[in-house]
Amino acid sequence: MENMFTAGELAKYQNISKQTLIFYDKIGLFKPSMIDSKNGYRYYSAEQLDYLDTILIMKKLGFSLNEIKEHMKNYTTENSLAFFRRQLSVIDGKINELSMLKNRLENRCEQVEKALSLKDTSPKTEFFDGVYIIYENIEQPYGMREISIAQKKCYAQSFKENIPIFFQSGVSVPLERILNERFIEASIAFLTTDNIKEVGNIKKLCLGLTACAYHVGNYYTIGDTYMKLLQYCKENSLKIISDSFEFCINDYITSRYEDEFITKIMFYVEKM
Amino acid sequence: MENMFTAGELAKYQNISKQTLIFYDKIGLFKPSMIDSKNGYRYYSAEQLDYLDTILIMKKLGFSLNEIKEHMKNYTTENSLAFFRRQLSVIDGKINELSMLKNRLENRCEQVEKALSLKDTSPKTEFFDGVYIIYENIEQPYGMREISIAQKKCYAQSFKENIPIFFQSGVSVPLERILNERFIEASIAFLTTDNIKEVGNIKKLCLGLTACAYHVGNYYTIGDTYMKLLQYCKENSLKIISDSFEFCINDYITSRYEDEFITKIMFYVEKM
DNA sequence: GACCCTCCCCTTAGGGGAGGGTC
DNA sequence: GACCCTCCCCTTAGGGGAGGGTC
Repeated sequence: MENMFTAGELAKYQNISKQTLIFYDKIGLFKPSMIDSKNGYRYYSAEQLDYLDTILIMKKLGFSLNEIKEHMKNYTTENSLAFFRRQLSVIDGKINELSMLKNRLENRCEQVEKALSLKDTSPKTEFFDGVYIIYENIEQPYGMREISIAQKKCYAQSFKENIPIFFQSGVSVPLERILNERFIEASIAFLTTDNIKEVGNIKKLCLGLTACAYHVGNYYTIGDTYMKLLQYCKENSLKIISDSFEFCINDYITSRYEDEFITKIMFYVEKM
Repeated sequence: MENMFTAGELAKYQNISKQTLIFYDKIGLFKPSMIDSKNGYRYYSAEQLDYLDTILIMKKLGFSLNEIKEHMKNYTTENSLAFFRRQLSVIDGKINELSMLKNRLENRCEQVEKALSLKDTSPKTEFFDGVYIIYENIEQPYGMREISIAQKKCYAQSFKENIPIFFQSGVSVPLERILNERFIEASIAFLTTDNIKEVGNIKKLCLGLTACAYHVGNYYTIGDTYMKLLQYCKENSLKIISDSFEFCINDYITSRYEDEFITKIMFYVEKM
């Protein structure tokens, strides 16, 4: 047994567990050069070390055991290069995905922080910077269920077409319905998105002067806040020139308590 | 059953599979609001949609089902924020790891490409740019087994201390042994690393004038190439002023065929 | 005919034993 | 006493059926 390693010894040298060696043996990835037929002990030779090294390095480089096994059946300098290059683009893809995720999470965190620090929820005028949205029409009877379905379509599209969204949703309610106190019968559901081209059902909510207010709590009572906002516009001689736009500032994604929900309501206005 | 969705309907709206809903039911993450006791059919209400949405968005944000389940037992705006912030640093860690991996793979690819395009393997002089190495002494009797063990220690340390290595290994053989034709009795094993501080067993191989040659094929015949290099130095009045340094340019990591292996041999020299 | 249900087996890369023999 | 072996169960997030009942 000179120059031979037992499973335990080899595991110690390579900083892996004995289980790993037993497992590699079982799946035929790396077999001991000799097995004692009397007691089943595994013995590995020094010449096998390079092969095991290669396996472990491949693993560090992000390959699966199956890929490694296939590749190592007959690997040459040339096909190793192709193998590595392919892995490089896989890694690039993963980095991109994670960066996008990071972006979304950061955006959401900022939004939530903004919500937490929101003190004054009463109506005011504000110059709106504009934002791109991906939207879907809501079908009759314009209930919660239809809103939900339209929203889902936005999500589905954004994932299919890789449109960078931030999980901030919103709706638009026609002014006429608001004035008739049909506050929750939205006509359009949307998701805000990163700046991209206006195309198909992606468009920009323009910059401009707006009157806005924040509704805190259950969505079904949003009419109260609308009434305040309409009153504010009247008192300040502001002419409403658009449908309303509602943005979820804080919603069921970050809290299970409705009294923590915050919805921003916004109209484009003109000074009379 | 008005306003209720069957498992299949809900799955279609949410772009998930029916299996997923059945699975979420089983693990208690998301249960139907009603189950028909006669036939076991699952029925979901419209009000449940938000909850499912939240789960699916959390999943997109990179949380595990267990994390989601725990978190959603009682989530508020405040603890959601903390939850998200924690996830952000997890994502940062992953991006860092992948970037490091990418770096290593790219480095290796460049090396292999260099090896493939190598035409002239004969001795020449070269101005060496210097490189940082992490090294370990090789123990007696300086055989392959001892080299391997020293190398393993380098790997182990680099992983433990997060030292950026590129899976390029090498050894140093004392000049005196070379002159005595003990070509493969190396005294030091090392890994090249990214520029970092010289500390402990990390040092820099300085820049300077060198004589070098490439050995192609089995390592045990490296003496042939050494002889050529010594001859070259003699003919060109170059005085060897260091031990030899060998770098694996192409090795068992990228090829299983020894005749594809390439080892670069290098001595620091002075013009006489 | 299309849809629903409950099993049940399968996937990755091992980890963690239990129970029993061996250097 | 320390080391080795062979089972065997467990983990993530479902996918893919088979076999049988239901709108």
